[in-house]
Amino acid sequence: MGASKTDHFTKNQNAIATLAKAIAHPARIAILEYLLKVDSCICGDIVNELPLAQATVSQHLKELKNAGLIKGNIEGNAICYCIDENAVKKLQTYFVALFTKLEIKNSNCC
Amino acid sequence: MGASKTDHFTKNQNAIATLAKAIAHPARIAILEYLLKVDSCICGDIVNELPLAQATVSQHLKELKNAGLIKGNIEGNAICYCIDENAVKKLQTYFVALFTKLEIKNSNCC
DNA sequence: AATTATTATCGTAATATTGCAATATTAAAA
DNA sequence: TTTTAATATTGCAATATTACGATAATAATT
Repeated sequence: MGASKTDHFTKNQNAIATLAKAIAHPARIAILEYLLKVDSCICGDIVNELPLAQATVSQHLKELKNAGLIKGNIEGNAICYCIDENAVKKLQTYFVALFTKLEIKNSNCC
Repeated sequence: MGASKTDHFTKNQNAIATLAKAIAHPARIAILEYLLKVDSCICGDIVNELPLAQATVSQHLKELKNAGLIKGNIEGNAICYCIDENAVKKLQTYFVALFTKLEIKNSNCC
């Protein structure tokens, strides 16, 4: 047992959940915010910014990349990570839709 | 070790991550959507709607309640769950802020 | 008071996540 | 080609999540 039964839910429900999971860690939020703060897309010094070991940061970057939120380009002997705007728009679409639904309903109970 | 080092990140980063985590499971998305679909706030039949055992659903409801996204009122010998609009607004605020930041930046790289 | 219906909690097993040290990979620089 | 720098992967330990059966708690009904 354990492990979520993704096949019992809709594609949309799984998609939102997966995207939410990708940003469900402060380190990954910090990475996204850092990529925004620095004006151009910055390479490896993400590691220096975070209070985590290089291996751990690399893992978080991988998860963000898997979720499609960031992309990495090889640039010299470093890798340039930056936010993937199209993917972020998709993320936004899901959430805005959810929020809209949440707002429409004026609680007539509780 | 393991377990996330929440104390090394900002309150805001942890807050977003925690809220994201609350909706980072398809069952919890399904619960929120169901609470929206039914017109008034409906009690226990959430269990019947989901492909999960009663104990499991109860756990997910607890997590949503802990995150403040839903609230439960005792109503007869059942409990009436419904979406907590104020909390949802807070959630929305965090995410909209994040999305806005993400949009402002026009990728001049990668 | 005993029964019934509804929800919560406990105990436990399976799996996933987090984190880091050590090591591998990759490509520029010497 | 060896060295150096940057990033990824592996292996492992600690912790968290997910799920469910069994049981407890709660409150209406009989």
